[in-house]
Amino acid sequence: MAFWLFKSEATTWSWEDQVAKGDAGEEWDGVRNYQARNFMREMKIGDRGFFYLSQKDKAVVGIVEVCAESHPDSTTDDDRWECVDIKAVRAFSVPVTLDQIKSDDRLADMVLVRNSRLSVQPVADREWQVVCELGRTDPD
DNA sequence: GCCAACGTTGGC
DNA sequence: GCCAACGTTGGC
Repeated sequence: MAFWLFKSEATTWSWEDQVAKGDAGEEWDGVRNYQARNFMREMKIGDRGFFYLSQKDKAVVGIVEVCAESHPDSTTDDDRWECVDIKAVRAFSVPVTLDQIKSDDRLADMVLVRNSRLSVQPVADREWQVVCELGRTDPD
């Protein structure tokens, strides 16, 4: 099982919006970046991801799970763009802020730190464990 | 609100 | 196929 990070803006798609979709989940649509799309193509059902809020919050706030593998993005007719579906698994006990992540030596290589603009990114196993620990949340 | 970093587009 | 111009993202 692989780990990922999905970036959203709370004003566009919040954690509460994601939770409201329940186990049915929702398309992670709107991605128009090849790197991000390619990562989604690699995802398998059951893979886990962090739900990160950019801009105002700048924090990881919860864990999601991939519940449908890559398929055409329903928000465009352009067949270059695909997306997966994800569902909320659980909220973090405490959000883990970008500041915390940047100041933790163990997370220095996170894509979030190295390439802040990429909206869908891989997370290393070790990074997954550390961020869950900082969020005082069960990593499984 | 600014701007650096990055990705994409289009002229040559 | 290169690269200048432009648009967007996201941290500050």
